[in-house]
Amino acid sequence: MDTTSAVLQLSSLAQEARLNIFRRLVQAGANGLAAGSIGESLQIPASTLSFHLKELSHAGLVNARQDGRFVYYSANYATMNGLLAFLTENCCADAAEQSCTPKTDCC
Amino acid sequence: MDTTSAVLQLSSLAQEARLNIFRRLVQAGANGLAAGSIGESLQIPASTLSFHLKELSHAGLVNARQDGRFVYYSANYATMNGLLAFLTENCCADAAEQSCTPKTDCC
DNA sequence: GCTTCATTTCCATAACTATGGAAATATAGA
DNA sequence: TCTATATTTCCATAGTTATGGAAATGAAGC
Repeated sequence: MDTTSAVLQLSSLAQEARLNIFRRLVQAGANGLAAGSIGESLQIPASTLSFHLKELSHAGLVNARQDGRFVYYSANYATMNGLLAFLTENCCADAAEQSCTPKTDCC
Repeated sequence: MDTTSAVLQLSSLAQEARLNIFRRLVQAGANGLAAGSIGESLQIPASTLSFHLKELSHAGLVNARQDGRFVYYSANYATMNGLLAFLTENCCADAAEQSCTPKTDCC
């Protein structure tokens, strides 16, 4: 992963509304949630929500799937794992002997 | 960790210059680097660098230590690990059965 | 084709963030 | 104290991001 992608993905998550949306989608699992249902549960107006979903989608952190009149959004675990791997390497590389132990196992 | 801290830490890293600074400090290890030496190696003007270091420091991702006329900055591994743990939980919680396996072991 | 409902785009506005030169501050040594 | 060097603060400017209402688009059923 290049730093440009990492920055894009980090910026996507570095915003309260978007981080909440992403967490909600992770909870929801592979089927995801319709846009309207995200907006309802997080109390975000449709146009604002659409803006944030586009950001997340552009960063590759969520996938969109149209189903009739609904658009289902779901978390893209591969991208998230790629980001975690990047951060882990940037945290730990050349610093193995430092106090650099994870608080939890990854997954 | 609360989402407010996570957002603050993510925002700090979600910027090309700051991500590079942080990577540089991780490479440098526990002794860290003087501000001027970071600026020189990354070609960042002093005032801009100072601004970014303050952001990272405010998020708790770097520590500052004054030594004579120099200020040594170093990566705060504990904060970074906390962030990784938060993201890992938010990536994997309630989704154990999804295709959510890390690309590498954490550290 | 008309209606209904879901979502996105458009747009103006407000708020925040990044940049870097110049001046200020701080420290060490002569 | 004077000087040199390191870093930060101040400040103006430019650029980016977030917000949400109104209008537009799209999809399904009658």
